[in-house]
Formats: sequence, structure tokens, C-alpha cells
Amino acid sequence: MKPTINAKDVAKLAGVSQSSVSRVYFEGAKVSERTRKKVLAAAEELGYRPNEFARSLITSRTKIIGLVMKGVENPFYPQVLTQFTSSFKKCGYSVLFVHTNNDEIQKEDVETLLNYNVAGVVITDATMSLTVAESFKAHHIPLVFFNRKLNLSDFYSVCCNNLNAGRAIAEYLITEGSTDMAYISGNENTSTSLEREKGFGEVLEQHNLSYAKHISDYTYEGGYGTALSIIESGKLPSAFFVANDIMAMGVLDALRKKAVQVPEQVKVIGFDNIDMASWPAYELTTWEQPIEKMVEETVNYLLAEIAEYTGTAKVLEVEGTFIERKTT
Amino acid sequence: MKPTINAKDVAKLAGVSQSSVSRVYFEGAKVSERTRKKVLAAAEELGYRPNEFARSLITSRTKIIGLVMKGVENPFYPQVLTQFTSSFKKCGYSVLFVHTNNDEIQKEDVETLLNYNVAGVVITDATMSLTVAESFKAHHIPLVFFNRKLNLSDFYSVCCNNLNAGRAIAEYLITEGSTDMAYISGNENTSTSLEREKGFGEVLEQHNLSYAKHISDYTYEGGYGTALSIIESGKLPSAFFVANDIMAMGVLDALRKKAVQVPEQVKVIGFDNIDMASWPAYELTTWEQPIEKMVEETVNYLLAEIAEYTGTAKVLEVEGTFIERKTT
DNA sequence: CTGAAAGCGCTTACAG
DNA sequence: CTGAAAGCGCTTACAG
Repeated sequence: MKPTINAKDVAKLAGVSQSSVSRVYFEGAKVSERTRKKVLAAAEELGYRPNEFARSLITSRTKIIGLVMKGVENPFYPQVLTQFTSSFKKCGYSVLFVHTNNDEIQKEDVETLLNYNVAGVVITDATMSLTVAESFKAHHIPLVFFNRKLNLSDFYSVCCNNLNAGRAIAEYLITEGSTDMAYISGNENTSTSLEREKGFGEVLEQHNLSYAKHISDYTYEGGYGTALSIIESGKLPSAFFVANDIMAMGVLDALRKKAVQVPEQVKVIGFDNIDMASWPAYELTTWEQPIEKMVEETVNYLLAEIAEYTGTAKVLEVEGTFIERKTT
Repeated sequence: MKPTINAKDVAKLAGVSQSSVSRVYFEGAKVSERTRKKVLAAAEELGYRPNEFARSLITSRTKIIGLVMKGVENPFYPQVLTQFTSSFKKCGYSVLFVHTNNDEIQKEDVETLLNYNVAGVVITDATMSLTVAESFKAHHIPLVFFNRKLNLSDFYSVCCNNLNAGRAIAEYLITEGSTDMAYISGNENTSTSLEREKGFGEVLEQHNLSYAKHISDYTYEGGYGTALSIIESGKLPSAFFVANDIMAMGVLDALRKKAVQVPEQVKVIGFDNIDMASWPAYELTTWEQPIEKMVEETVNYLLAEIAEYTGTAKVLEVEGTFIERKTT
């Protein structure tokens, strides 16, 4: 195996001290142009790359961000993942990927993140126990909950403004003449589903309208099954607000199966604006989550906290956009 | 900030040497049960966790696997990603996630992997230049190409047996009475698309049948557009073999749009068996890639190579399964 | 601006 | 089995 070559080797070849080599690779350190050139030439010749581990050991800082994801099966998340990865890459950070099936991030995953002394953590769609959260705080590791609000805690959280989205959707449907509507929820304990419903319900109430609520689970199968049983019960509303797109597709497929005309007999509105929403088979009216903006805000906050830890708690809500297609 | 506590602190509290603390956490090292207990108690009390960076620095080994993915937008890949993550987690490895848009993995990404001295690398759906590949070889970092064969090189590669799959699909369609068939390819330069076609074409030739070939790109939009233009040209075959499911869905939607009956007028077969293939809107007949098995083989190989580097080159092909649904 | 030296937190021969 | 000591490859005061 090619022996790993280190700063000392480069120093020798360049005829400078090891400290100087280090300075060339350490941002912010001062080196003369002359020295820099000699070092870079020698490094190039030897194929030198600074060892990240030695670096992290001495600075007790890393260029690694822990990204914890739940529910990667929703087509919304691959987008989120790639955007985070490329945003962080631009700033010189790498992504340690952690996948969890559980609603709450697990102890062993937290240990991994702590062992690698990650510079920051993004948690999408999951929550964590207070104990665990505190342990990040104790280490001054900044943390963002992405697309999830924690009720109990004082953490930074970046979401789409779900409340406003729910309101806007209600107003749109009312304007379009719907009077009996239904909400198909995601998992009941998620802040996203609750807030979308809250905004929706608020506006309906202002207009003295009520709505049926059907609890589902943010999956295609859930949307399909829920819609099917509604159709079979004979209580079809004139419009569905569905908590995410993938469920809305299930709903549309159930309606298609039962030959219910969309939007003539029933309107359907989703949430997320995933790629598939624009497919000719669906042409789903939906609410676009501004992923790019959300990711940007998350990254900015994390970088600022990495530079200087404050532990600021805040819920940052980014406004989304209504996308009208053919299901309304 | 909570000062990081190290092995020395634990040693002091436990009344043993720092070496002994280290031995407790180093697998394979010998410590008496008595010492172990004292150390673990002290560690628990202080909240000690060994520093991975110091560890990696001294052993020049890491517990990090670099996972390079291309084309995460295909619903096939989230599955692959989560399976890899959980498989590696079981063996104590963490995943450094790298996303690339380019067909060939880029220099900066390679640098990242080398800087972190990853224990092994999995590359899905992308290729790499020979230079880059050699640089992994020089460092004795084992590498697996997942779902991709490299023609030029001597690397380990884990794929579905695409050739056999193509053959089986051709045989099935012939048995079902199709005589004029079409192949809708993925990106032309990918081994997966080429081999699926090769197996397919081989069997047709044996039966003195030919097929039309339409070059597409592994995306929904590609499948949709390709099918649309075929329909409009009036040269509809009696069966389509489509190089992956997501394109096949585009094909089905195009057929639906043009009111072409499936499977009565035309049969459609996809590849991958992604979740959506079983959706009621599609019910796509397809070829299941044995992801679980493929991931397992990849992980096993990597672990073996990490334990003892041999640099074995091989193409491991795992057999898939035909899944018959309603599009044939 | 540059170099010699200390030290980050571990593992690992080497004695005992 | 255990401890003292060297050393992994860096960064960073400290002098000069």
C-alpha cells in the first residue's frame, strides 16, 4: 500500500518547516507567496492531502454534518437529500447520512453523531427525546428540525408555513364553490399535518363551514384506502384537501378506479409538489414546498451557529406557493 | 461547553491506567473483567465516548463507508440507500453520502472520500475515470460498483443478472404471442440498459424476430415522450420492454392519454419493481431487482476486503424475478 | 513570515 | 493482565 504521505514529507521536499506546510492548508493562516508555491509544488509531486482526522483531533472541529432522515420513501425526500448534500458540499462540509424508521431518533444514531463530533445536525421528519436533544446542546452542536416543529422544546426548526398554506387552500376551495370538504391527514402526531389542518379548519369556520376529517398516514396506500372507504360509504365530499402529494395520488387512483370524475365530482388538492404531481396521469393541484429556500435557511443557520454558537431557538416558516393543475 | 472528557479522565476515576481504558473500548484487546467493570462504571458516570478521530488517526482505519449515488430521483434509489445504511449500521459502519449529477464521479468527491480515509466505497449508477479508480486501488480502499459494470476495468461490481432478465422477458412475450416488440432503452452508455437489451435481442433473434429500439433516458418524462411519439407515428408494437419502471410508467400514461388499451392493444413490461409498480394506477408487470440480496453481497465483499485487502475483481450477478401484473 | 515544540486523544509494542 | 511511553498527523501559541 502506498504509504500515506504527510506534511513532514512535503516540508522536506519543499525545504520548509512542517508548520509552513500546515499553514498553506489552513485557511486564514499567513504564509508568503513564495513558501506557498514551494509547498504546493511539493505537495502536488507527492500527492499530499491533509489528514482530516488529525485536523479534527487538534481543532476538535469537523467538516461533517449529520443528516438524519425518516421516510425516505416519500419522493419528497430524495430532493431534500440531494439539495442538502450539494449545499453543504459548496461550503466544504460532508454529509454523514443516518436513516431512521422510528419516529424518534435512536440512541445509537445519536452516539454515532457524537462520536464523529459532527459540526451540526439536520433532522428531517423525525423528533427526538429531550434527553438526546440536551446532549447535543451540551456539546454545543447546532441542530435543525427540518419540516418538523417540536412542541416541547426550544430548538431551531425550518418549515413551510403550513398554517398559511392550509388557509389559502381553504379560501381557494371556498371561492371555487366547495361547501362540503374533507381533510385527509398524515400521521396524526406530526406538526405538519396538524398545522395544515388547523389553517384549513380556521378559514372554514370563519365561513361557517365544517369539514370531515379522515386520519391517514402520509403513504400512497393510506390515501388510496382512505379514499376508497369514503367512496364506498357514499359520503363523497366535493373537495379533498390531502396532507401530502403521495397520498393525494392514492386518492386520485381510488377515484379513478371508482370512476369518480375529477374535478367535476370532486376536487383534490395535495401538498409538496413532488415531481410526480405534474405527471399527466395526475396533474395534481397542490401546494409547493419551497425546498430550496428551506434548505438554504437551514444551511445558513447551521453555518452561523458553527461559526459562533448561540443556541438560538426559533421556528422559521417559509412561504410556499399554490400550484393549480387539473384536479381542481 | 461541556469539556470533552477523555480516556485519561476515565482512567483517573477508575483508578487504572489510560491504556486499560483504551483496551476496554478496543475490540479484541484483553482486559480483566474487574478492570472492565471499573472502567465502564467510571465511563458511564462521566459520559465518556472514545474519540473516533484519535482512533482513526492512530489506526489509520475508519468506520466510514463512502456511498456515492447518482440519480436519486428514481424511486429505486431511496430503497437502495436505506438498505445500505441499515446494513452498514449493523456492522458498525457509518455512511458518508455523496451525490453526483455527473455520470462520472468527480475529483472533489473523490478527494473527500480520500481525505476521510473511508474504509470502503460503493458507487451506484455512476462510473469513474481510470485515474480515480487507480487512486482508490493505490490506497487499498475497496470499491464496489453497484448496479453498474465497468467495461475497461478490473473492479468488483454487483448487478442484477440483466442479461438473463432480458432473455426471460423476451421468452415470456414470445410465449404470450407477441411478434413485433420494441425496446425502450435507458441512457445508452449504461451497462444495465445495454445488457437488458442484449439478452432480449438474443432470444428474439433465436426466434427470427426483430425489435424496434427507441433510445430514452431512464426518466418518466423520457418514457412518456418516447411512447407518445411512437403512438403518433402509428407504429405501435404489440409489446414494450422498457428498461426501467419509472419510464414504463411514463409509457403507460402516454398510452392511457391516447386511449390505447393495455394489455389488449399493447403489453408493457418494466424493470426494477419499485413500489409504484404495484399501484392500482399502473399494476405494472416488471422484473424485480433483488435489492436486498445485492446490498448484502456488496456489504459482504466490502467487509471482507476491509478485513484483508485482495483487490479481487469480479462481476457478481444476482438473479431477479419476473413479476406478472396487469400490463401483460 | 517562519520554525521548533507542545499537545489533541487515542493504540500498541514493550516490560513487568 | 497492566502501565509507562512512543507516536499517529496535524494546529497553534511562542520566539525570533
